[in-house]
Amino acid sequence: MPTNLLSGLNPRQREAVETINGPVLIVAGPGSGKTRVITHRIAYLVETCGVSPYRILAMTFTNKAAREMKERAAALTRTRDDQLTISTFHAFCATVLRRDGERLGLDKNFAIYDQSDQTSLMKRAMIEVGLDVKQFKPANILSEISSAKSQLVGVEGYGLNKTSYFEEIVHRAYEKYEELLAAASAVDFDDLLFKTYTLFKQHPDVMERYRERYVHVMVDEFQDTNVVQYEIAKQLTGEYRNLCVVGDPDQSIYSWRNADIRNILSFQKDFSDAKVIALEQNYRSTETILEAAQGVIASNKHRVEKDLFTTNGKGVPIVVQEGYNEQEEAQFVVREIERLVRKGYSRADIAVMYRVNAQSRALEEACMRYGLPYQLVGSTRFYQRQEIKDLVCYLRLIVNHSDDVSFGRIVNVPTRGIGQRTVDELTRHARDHGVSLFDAIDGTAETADTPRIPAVPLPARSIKALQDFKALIEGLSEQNNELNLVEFIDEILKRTGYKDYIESEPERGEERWDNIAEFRNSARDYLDLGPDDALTAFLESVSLVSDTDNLGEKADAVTLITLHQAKGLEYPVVFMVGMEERMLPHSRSIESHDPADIEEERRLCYVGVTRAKEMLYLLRAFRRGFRGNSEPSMPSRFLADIPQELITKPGIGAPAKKPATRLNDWASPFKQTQRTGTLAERVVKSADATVIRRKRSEVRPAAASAGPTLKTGDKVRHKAFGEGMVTATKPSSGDTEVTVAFKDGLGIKRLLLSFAKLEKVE
DNA sequence: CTATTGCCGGTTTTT
DNA sequence: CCGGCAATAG
Repeated sequence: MPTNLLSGLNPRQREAVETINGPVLIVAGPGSGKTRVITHRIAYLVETCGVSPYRILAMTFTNKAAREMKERAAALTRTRDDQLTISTFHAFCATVLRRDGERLGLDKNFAIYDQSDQTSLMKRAMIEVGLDVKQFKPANILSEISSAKSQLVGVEGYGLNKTSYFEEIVHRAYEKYEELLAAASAVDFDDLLFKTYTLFKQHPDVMERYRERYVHVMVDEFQDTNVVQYEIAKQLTGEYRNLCVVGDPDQSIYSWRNADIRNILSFQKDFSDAKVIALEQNYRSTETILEAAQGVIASNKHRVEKDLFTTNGKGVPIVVQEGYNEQEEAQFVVREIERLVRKGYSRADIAVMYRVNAQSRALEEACMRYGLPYQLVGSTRFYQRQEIKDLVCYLRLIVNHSDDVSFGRIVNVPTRGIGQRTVDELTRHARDHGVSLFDAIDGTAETADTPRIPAVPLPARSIKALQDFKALIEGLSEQNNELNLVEFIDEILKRTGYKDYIESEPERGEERWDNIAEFRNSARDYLDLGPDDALTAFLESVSLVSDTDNLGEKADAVTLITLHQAKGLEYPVVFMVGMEERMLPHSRSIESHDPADIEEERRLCYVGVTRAKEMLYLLRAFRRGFRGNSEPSMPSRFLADIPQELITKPGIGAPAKKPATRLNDWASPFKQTQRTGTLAERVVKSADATVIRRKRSEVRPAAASAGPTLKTGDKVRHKAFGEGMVTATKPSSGDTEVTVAFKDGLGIKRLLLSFAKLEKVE
């Protein structure tokens, strides 16, 4: 409750919470309690200053961050969390556009196109303006357009400033792309922002409404905002000038997604009276880890110096280990994890991070081999899965018949005799008559507002197939009002034949059906709303939700995750693999010869290092496999920036040649990792997770009982068995169980420390 | 129209 | 080496 809102905060944090009037820039180092500050600031505004929660707006980048912030802020106040507006930029803008987008001529039921939708549309745009899809990759053109939109450059503006042939090409594609988007009543992600900006700019009365409502505006992860986002924040801030931005320039790793660190400079220029508050006390990591992180980041030229400190104590040294190749690297990681788990760590405490998704492969293989349960984060995103995407497209087309991209995707899924030829002809016909694909199908013509058009010049059987499809979608549209969302999804699955289509699939049918079941299940959250609203809200959440948002924290499994995705997370134990030149920093950023690119790689490394709370392992392979062949690699330059005294000598844990820790080979009681078809995605079924997480403080330090203090790697002598090496220690009911690999083929014995009289050998 | 083979291309991806 | 998609055969 509201008491003591300031009591648990350090002086800087307190200042950040109490400074509620005027512009504020909070530079928040990693683990400095940033979320705590924001949530307390919100609570302070509500409880102490009497600001209505209705007047507070906080913008984040991920839904997960928004959700957490909302929950925590609401918990600190008497506020119901739905009174606060805490949302992602994109979700907020989508809401604005649903409500007021009509002023820009935007249909209420506009679809939101993701990357793959955009690519389909761009291909079509390029074909229509006669551009060779081979010569200019749609993805490149799209990224150029995205960059333009992110910097408030619309088609017209882009057309005025062309200075190269490529820009000329892009401009042509851009124009057609915009035209097709409008025709489909669709917007892309960048449009959500750009159109909101434009709406506010062109319709000050609309902007004024939002301005009046939101007296206090906060922006999280400010270092990752792009220009439009910053501009929108400013638009909303208005006269009150109560804009509080929080970020860490050293953690800016999304410049390639048009994030613009210059926003921080702009902020200081635009609000020269801004109060700047630095949060430098780190509550997350050991001193060792924090120093290593500072060592890494210090070499960046362009940065705001921070003096991070912690009172967490030195902790254990950082382990730097080299494997011969990525298999050995992965093997080391997995064995070391097993050792840590035996010492009392929970698998959920451990994450393995890498630069590129391809690196997860060797790790997954090692995990499977050793029976180590793992959770791979987002290599194939849930909503990108074919079956989910198909279903979403059905829903989108039902809501918005103009949505040509959705139409194109599902018109023949399951196959209903509408092939490429037919679709091409229909497309041409639609374009010639200026209507959507859906409306170009002549026939039932229920669409009052579109003039009847001549029949598509196609064989009767093709026309019949198209008309049947159209009737199917129209029939479903009518049923939307009669059924609740879940029933409606079932109806779609049934009537479109999608259910049978999936079930008849021999290989992945079952898994795909499970995905659909999960999707259907998530629709249950929207049952309270009326059919129309439910569907719109559901589709919106589907478009704007990412995988990491639902990252399971409960699973008793090790997390495999990219460095980018790891931002904002923390783990007691972190392994960073691939600490090599050309991996981190990535070859692309080396070859670009742009120092800024290397600086971003360095920040990425810094992000990885600062995820670790207690232990950090940095791994590299001497040779790394690359597209079939393996090449020698050099240690990452970032390794050299970590002070030597923070690093242990290599060789900790189980040396690769020793068979002692092979106990679990193929024989794990956990059957939790399962291979699921060709997609590189494993699902952790954690139902049988029997390992109860113990309070770590009770367990560690591990060797606490009678007898000598032993740790892995120690040599010992036993009266009967002779000499051997400790491969594992594990606390067991007031004693310590030591696993020792004895020499001379005597094998591996597990001994209780208090019983077996083991002598430590130097 | 659908199924199969061959070829190109392969960082990161908060929304 | 592996996956996605485009040309080509069935």
